[in-house]
Amino acid sequence: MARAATTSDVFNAIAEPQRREILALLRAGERPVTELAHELGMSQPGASKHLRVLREVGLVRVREAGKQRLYGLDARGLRPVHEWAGGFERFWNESFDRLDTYVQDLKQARQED
Amino acid sequence: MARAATTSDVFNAIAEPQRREILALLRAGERPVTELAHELGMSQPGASKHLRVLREVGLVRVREAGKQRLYGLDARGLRPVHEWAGGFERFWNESFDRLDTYVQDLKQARQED
DNA sequence: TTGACGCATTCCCATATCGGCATACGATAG
DNA sequence: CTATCGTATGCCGATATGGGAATGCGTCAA
Repeated sequence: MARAATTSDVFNAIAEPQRREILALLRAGERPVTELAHELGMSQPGASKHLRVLREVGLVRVREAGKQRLYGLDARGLRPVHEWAGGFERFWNESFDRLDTYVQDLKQARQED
Repeated sequence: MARAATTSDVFNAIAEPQRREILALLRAGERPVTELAHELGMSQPGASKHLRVLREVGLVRVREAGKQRLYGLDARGLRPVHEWAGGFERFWNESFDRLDTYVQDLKQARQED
């Protein structure tokens, strides 16, 4: 078995830096492929490929506009990512200087719930 | 070129479902490798490999405890992920029923710059 | 219709997985 | 010292990847 297909889920899709950059750019609005490619310093086929991945996981949508295809952001798929990471918030706020005692306390706290 | 090494950054590390499961388990406290492997239904070498990746991106740390090695969570590295995704919050809160018009407005706004 | 333009797809390569299996390694028990 | 337990690592195979180059294809302009 190899790595799961990047097109299989959002976490894989956003694992690639250039795809995150595309998403960031699209926050400012729709853009045609060539413009994205140029702004990110990648080839047109390269941009198309990344956009395809983003499309397949639903982070991006296309709209036909004559010769061009305008890609737009659909960030709803990022919400699960945000929530997943947020589930660890209380942990990164803790002091890790004494991880051992920290974990002990946590166990204790959980038992008191 | 292939995909960047998964050990290169946190986004890649958490792209793998089993690694996310490991992190989830570790929220309850430190655990030795074998226990993790058993709880996740994976082989010991498998667990060790995933733990290595998590270690290399700093999401996990080890503590020697006699024969065992206790792995503990260090969620600080997940904060950037949370914040990155959070940067899109206002977008997933938008109504996408009228995405077209929404984007139109946005595009228009860009042209007026 | 023909040509130019914008984009997607395909093929190829070098690489990085992930999983299984065997094995090496460090620490402890006897 | 030696056997054993708990882990880490090495090697293999099957697969997915990202990038480059070439190409297919639909749309619009002349």
